[in-house]
Amino acid sequence: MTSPSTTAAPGAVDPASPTWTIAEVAEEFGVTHRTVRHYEDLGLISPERRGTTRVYHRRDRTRLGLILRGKRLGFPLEEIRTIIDLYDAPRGRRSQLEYVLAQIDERREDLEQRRRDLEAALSELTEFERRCRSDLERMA
Amino acid sequence: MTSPSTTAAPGAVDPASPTWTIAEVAEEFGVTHRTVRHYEDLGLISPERRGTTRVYHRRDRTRLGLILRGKRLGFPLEEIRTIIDLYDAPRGRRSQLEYVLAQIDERREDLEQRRRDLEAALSELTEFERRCRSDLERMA
DNA sequence: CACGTTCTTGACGTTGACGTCAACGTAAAG
DNA sequence: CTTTACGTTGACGTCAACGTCAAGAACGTG
Repeated sequence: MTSPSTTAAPGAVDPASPTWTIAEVAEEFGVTHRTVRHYEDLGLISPERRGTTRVYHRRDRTRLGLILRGKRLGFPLEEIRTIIDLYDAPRGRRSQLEYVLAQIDERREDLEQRRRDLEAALSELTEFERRCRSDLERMA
Repeated sequence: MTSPSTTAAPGAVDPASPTWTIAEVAEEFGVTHRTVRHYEDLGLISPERRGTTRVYHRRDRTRLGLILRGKRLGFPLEEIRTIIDLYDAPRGRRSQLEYVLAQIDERREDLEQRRRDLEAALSELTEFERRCRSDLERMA
């Protein structure tokens, strides 16, 4: 159901690496094809074109996974784009590498703020549950 | 600057508990008064009215804090409302308490999924930084 | 080769979360 | 007593993130 397309056709470019159609990746990640196309419009993924048809490689699936995780974490798509582009950014020159390292630091700050918020929310929830359970006990 | 209004006027209802104006709470939480009013429109906060003017109590500030944390965690406002309402929900009857406990469990599931996503993102980022630093070393 | 399935590109609609006026009330200050 | 600062209610605008048609093109199958 989520197995790659049988791309053994004459026009196959690299038979070693599997490819997927838009319907397959959408199905697999639980989104609509419209969503996948929207991410492409925003430049978050750029599948190969065989003629006019989109052909998705492992790289695209990886990026789609990162996008959806970013969404679950509440990041806007524009920000997600800069984040995953970071992973593919050129790091040839020292200046580029240092820029990337600086970006990484910003990202970490943000993620750790979120973690603090998350921990706080979870511990408040746990404390609230404790109170509820003690209430329940007193009622029995 | 964020100190409560001096509500020692003749019309003071309870001089023991401090109150704030909309400008004060907005300032304090770093949002606009429009945002605060929007949250009221959606029923996330319901400040007292003295005449036509809104008067904010500690309870409202607490809720506003929860709202903004929920936003930082990427929850939609409607969902945030059900969450913070949960904390104020009546728990008099056993059935109500059990409902609340069930809701708590759903919440926890959600938050823990987010935590997993967050941990994954952070460890990938750390691994990526390690690779970058090793690249940098080889260039020196 | 007709046919249904899957793909494509627009283009407009919708929902959430506010921003941004306009037009007006009110209360302390000069 | 007018000014000025802050408050109020609409109502419309905007931006992100898609949903939802419409109208074709391409492709395997009977």
